[in-house]
Amino acid sequence: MSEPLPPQYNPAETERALYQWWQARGWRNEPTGDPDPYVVMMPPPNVTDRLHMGHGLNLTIQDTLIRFERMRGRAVEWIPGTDHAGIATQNMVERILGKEGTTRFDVGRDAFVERVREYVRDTGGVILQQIRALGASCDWSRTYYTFSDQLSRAVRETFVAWYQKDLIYRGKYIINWCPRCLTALSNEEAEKQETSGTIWRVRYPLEDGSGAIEVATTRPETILGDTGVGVHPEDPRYATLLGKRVLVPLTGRAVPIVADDAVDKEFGTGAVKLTPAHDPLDFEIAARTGLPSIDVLTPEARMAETVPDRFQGLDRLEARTRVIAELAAEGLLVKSEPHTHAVGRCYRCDTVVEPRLSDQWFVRMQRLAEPALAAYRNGTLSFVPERWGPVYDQWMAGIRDWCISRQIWWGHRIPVWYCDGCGTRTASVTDLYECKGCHGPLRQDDDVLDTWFSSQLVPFSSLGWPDRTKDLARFYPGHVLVTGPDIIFFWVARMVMSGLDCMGSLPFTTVYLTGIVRDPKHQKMSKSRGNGIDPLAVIERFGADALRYAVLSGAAVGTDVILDPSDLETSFGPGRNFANKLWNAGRFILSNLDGPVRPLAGKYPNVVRGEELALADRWIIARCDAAVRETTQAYERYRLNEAVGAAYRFLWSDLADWYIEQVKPRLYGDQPGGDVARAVLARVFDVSLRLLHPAMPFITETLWQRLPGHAANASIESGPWPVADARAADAAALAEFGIVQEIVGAVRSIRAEYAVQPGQAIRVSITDASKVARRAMTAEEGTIRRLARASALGTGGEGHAQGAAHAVLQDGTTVTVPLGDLIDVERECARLGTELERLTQLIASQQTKLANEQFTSRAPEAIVAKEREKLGSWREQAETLRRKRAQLGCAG
RNA sequence: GGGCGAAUAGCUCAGCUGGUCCAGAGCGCCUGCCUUACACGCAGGAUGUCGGGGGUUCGAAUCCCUCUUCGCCCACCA
Repeated sequence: MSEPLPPQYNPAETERALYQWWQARGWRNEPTGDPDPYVVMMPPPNVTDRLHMGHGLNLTIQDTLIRFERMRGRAVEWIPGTDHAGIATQNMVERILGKEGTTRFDVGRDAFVERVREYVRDTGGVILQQIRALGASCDWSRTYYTFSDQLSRAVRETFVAWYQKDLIYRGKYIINWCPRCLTALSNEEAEKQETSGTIWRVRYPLEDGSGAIEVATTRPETILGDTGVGVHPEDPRYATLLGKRVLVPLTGRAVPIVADDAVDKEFGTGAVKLTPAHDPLDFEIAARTGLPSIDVLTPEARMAETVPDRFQGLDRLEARTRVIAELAAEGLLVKSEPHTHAVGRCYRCDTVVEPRLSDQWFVRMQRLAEPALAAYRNGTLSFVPERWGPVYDQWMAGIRDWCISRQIWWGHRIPVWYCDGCGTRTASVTDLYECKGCHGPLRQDDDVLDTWFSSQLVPFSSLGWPDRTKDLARFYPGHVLVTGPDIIFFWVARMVMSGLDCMGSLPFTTVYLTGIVRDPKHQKMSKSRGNGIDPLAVIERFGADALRYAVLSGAAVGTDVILDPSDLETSFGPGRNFANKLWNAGRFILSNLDGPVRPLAGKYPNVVRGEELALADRWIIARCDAAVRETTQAYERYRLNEAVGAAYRFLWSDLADWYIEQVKPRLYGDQPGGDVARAVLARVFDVSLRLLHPAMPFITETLWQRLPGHAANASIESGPWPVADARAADAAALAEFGIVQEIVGAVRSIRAEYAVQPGQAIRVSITDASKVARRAMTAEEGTIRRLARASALGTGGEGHAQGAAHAVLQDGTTVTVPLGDLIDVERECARLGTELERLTQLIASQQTKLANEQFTSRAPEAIVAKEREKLGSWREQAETLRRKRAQLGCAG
């Protein structure tokens, strides 16, 4: 019915076309009639991003969850989008301008913004294309962009609403300034890094010449901006100095010694130099004590005109060296010592940020945070894994105001207009041109908003908010948010707050935090470290399914995923191999389904009735049902690695290694049961493909398409998902076929041990067979013989004791393989002896355990019974071993 | 300075609510096989004081304490 399949699966050949087919056909995304669609918002990559492994992990997890829910018949909606990424994107275009020998300032604001727009038009969206390569089944018809007209409207709407509610204010505070990006940053954007540096002790002479006071600093250049020295009000050392003045070194400026509780008596000398323009604590103290502030830095972090001539224009670090030298020359440098402290760095360019006094816009967070914190504390918002909850809690509880203005040009311009004529200020959703009061011209604020201001609105702005659209009604709120823990504060927390404020409800109820992709040295993968893996290269070489398998099987809930960039084979080979295993199992099964497959009676998926089922059939059906149960539960609990593992083991270990092997003669020969075997194969393979489809969509769809019996243009992705069925449970079949496996294993072991030629047939005798073993032998004699390569399988063991190898199964059933001259009696004695010894020890400790009244009285009934049973079976095994050894005439 | 996480086979990791999943997988390693679905495979095999030390318990890789070593996050000690 179909052309022969090649023995190796070639993903490159099929994936792209398959994705197109899916798209053309349309995901079953449209939530028709489902009052509770499963909605997932894709974290928007930056427009200029290219796919990296972090995306690979994140998108795979989302797509797997989405496909699982979709197959279960739930309406799903997975919305993709991109982020205009203010600073990051602007930086890229500025770099290009740099190569052209110009700057954004040369080009001018409007032209520059146009230039970025063009750049984004050309290169942006590449990642959206690349996401397809992973197989992501998202709803492309609703793709959003955080800088589109629609989302810009939402941004303004939110800004104005918050401005009017007094949640947004403008003020002069110490912010983190990036001298490279030339903009203010939020606290979250200034990444604190432990850095080893130096701390200097400097002497400030008292103005009246009566002595000096020593202070410590890690940034000596800021001395030039000192406007005071602070001490603790109750510090006896300085009580008499309060109110006196000191001379700031190198400037000759006389500044007061002030008292403030915030000064730590224990640290250093207990006196602190105060530079209100460049330190948050100093700023606060200055505000309380009325000290002025002197800004000594230019935006580029060079020394400003406020410092003595000889320092002006120097870079902050040059200035530092110079200041130290001069202090030393003047004898004011007391000492310097190594010191490690946290230094902030720009999260976009890694430049050391400078705390700097400046006029910025802030969001007052307290009121927004309260309900967001409550949502977590009362359990309506939960984290997977749970341990991230406290992280969120701690941040929310200690929340600080959010600096949202950026002195860059690429982004949502702050919707505030100033009238220079009458000095008024107006926030407005629409552009304003004329002052209502004095009818003078208006000027819009120069700054743009933090890019996260627009990202935080995505759960509803992407659905049409502030309009009350149909989409908004159907898709808000969503369910699970899948993202990395590194953006809990940037994004997750803020979506929660804005969602609660703007929409009145949580944007999602579960936050699934993925791990981070690292290399074997546990270093985060990044381009800058050069330890990245290009997912597209992996997809090309191993296939998207192999990539997905690798990240899923490596991603237990909340653990990092380790991949080795220098050994792609080890990282992605197993996934490819598994796909190939599936391919070949499929090839085998399909090639045997040529004729019409008589559909099995019974309810989907597993139960077969009214057929003559072989033991192996009952066994695989029971195993299949267990796999369905296990896989489903694992997916439901976000344990994707376990879900994939369960399906993997069923397909490979049960179906391929045993069932397919068992079934071969029934298919090839004229032996009975061929039809049943075909039907069972078709069914359990169909189930396997379904179980694996969320994780490995391409290969499963490719094979499923070739299975007979489904409607034209049907896709596996539409489900249904296999349902576990209690009627498939078959403990007897599991036990009996288990014995078959044990016998075959025992014989194979013996063959290997005694180096029996692979082609040489041997005879196998079973003695002391348990009831279960006898049934197993009757039912699957042919299977045992074939897989063990036994010419005969008998139940008498007479006369074989000498010159035979033995194995005793758990239930005491003994497998005897007469090998004549091949047997070395001593060796066989030793083999059995070792086994016996192990058992004897087990029995001894088991007896102790069961003799312990503490155990028998306190442990649950069932456990005790189980333990008794174990002891019994071990005794039986040991007994048989002893008898065998006696027959062999073993010593001891 | 706080908080969190991790330490299990040579490597990368599973092991969920303490009791057979006599501690598992993949990769690597050793032995033998191109057995007509698959050498991206098949069969067999070796390797673990479950980081150290204490404790709780009838019973601990699993719970508690402590130590050691890594990693991460938060923090206005200049």
